[in-house]
Amino acid sequence: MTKEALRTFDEAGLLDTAARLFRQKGFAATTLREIAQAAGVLPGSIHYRYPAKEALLVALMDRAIERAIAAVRTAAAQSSDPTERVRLGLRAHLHLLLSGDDGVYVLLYDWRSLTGRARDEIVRLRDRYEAFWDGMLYEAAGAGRLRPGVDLKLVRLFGFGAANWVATWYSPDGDRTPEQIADVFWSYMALGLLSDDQRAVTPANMPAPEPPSPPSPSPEEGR
Amino acid sequence: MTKEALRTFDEAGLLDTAARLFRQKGFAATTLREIAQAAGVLPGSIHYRYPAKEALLVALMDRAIERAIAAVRTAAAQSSDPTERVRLGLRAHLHLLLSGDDGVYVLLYDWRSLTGRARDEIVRLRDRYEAFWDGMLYEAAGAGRLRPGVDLKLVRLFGFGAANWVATWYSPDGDRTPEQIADVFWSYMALGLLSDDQRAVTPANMPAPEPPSPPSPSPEEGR
DNA sequence: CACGCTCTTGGTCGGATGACCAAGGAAGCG
DNA sequence: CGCTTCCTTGGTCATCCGACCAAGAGCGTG
Repeated sequence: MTKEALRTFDEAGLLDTAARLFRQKGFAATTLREIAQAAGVLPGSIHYRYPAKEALLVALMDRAIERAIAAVRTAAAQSSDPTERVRLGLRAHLHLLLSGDDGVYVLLYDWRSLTGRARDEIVRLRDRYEAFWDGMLYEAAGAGRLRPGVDLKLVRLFGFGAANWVATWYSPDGDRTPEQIADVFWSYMALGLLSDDQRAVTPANMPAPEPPSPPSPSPEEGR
Repeated sequence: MTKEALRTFDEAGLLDTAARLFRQKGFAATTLREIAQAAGVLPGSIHYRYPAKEALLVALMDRAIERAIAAVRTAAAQSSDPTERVRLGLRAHLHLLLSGDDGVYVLLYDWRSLTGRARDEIVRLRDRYEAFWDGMLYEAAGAGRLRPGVDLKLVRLFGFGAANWVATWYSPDGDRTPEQIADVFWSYMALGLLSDDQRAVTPANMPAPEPPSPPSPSPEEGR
């Protein structure tokens, strides 16, 4: 019996509970007493581990982003085809977001609640995740799979937007699984919505072709 | 001088201020005293008009959604071409979201803060906006502009996601205007990302073709 | 068994919050 | 000029929050 196994305190369960409540009501509207009661511990016990409420949020987001990176990396490793890797990564991202991990949702939608250095730290982690995606897209573009002139960073941002927004409308009772949603989105994004006879006649508003730029190591400007 | 003009109280300014603060810190983390001070009134004066903090949020969201509907309707009316109408609507939506109206942002990202009947009311208004978009997409599909088998509701949801997410990363200092972003998104969505020689060989994962269904009057399931 | 360490218990504390209100203008009307 | 209506003022009030802590329980170890 190791020392680790002796810890009766369910730290993961506490974070799960907190994530669920934060998702339901938002960070600011959730009290420590609520979390403690829902998790079956006393408020003081939370304070012993996390000196402030914000630390709880950071720990929860940290865990969520590590999970996301691991899940997408594992999924993408299933194939060596650049475009297929993107599709598999998208599936994994949506599966994690929609199938139970409230932490990912909180990470995406509640990070306004962070302040100062805590925010910086999470942003840094999130940038790592985004850089990982940029790398996959860059490979696909480099392999000639993508239309010339496509802005990879915008593609990633649009894709993240559409995918992350699914969490606001997805229902487990619906008639599509997260994976199906991912595949449909991927097919729309890959092939476009216009029918073949319309593709030629429509003014594309496509920006001038530019060679795909390598994923930039610099963080997003602004934000 | 009408009675209306005599009202010295700047109700619109109050809502603007509240929207700005809600956007910055979230609804729950913003206090009535903060809003009052930033708007240059006393807390009691807010209470006179809005019996509860939530009523302020509802009023603000109500105004935002009316603005959004009006802006998109006006923009789309500039053209009678179904696909062009969609593009113009997208431009208007993004312009409103990115160029100053914090209320739209709050509407999109802070509606978890609403409870009970207040939430129902906003959802009802939001459904109207979505139905308007569904109508435009239905027209485009009916005119044969869209690939057969495209699920219009999913297209709207994906589009909303990508567009609304822009608010989380857009910076006025960036090198693209909201309109340019809208056009790029539209071109990617319309034509797809894959290069022409890849379109045929890629497994599309496209769902079986189905006739475009008319926009359903029923509200979203779930949520 | 007794020591020592980790973690829990049950409570306190200052401060802030949303809601509320009695009293007092200020403007327009008759 | 006095009345009425509308709105502001300046404050109160009960409640609740996050943070904190002294005391002690639990438990493996020596």
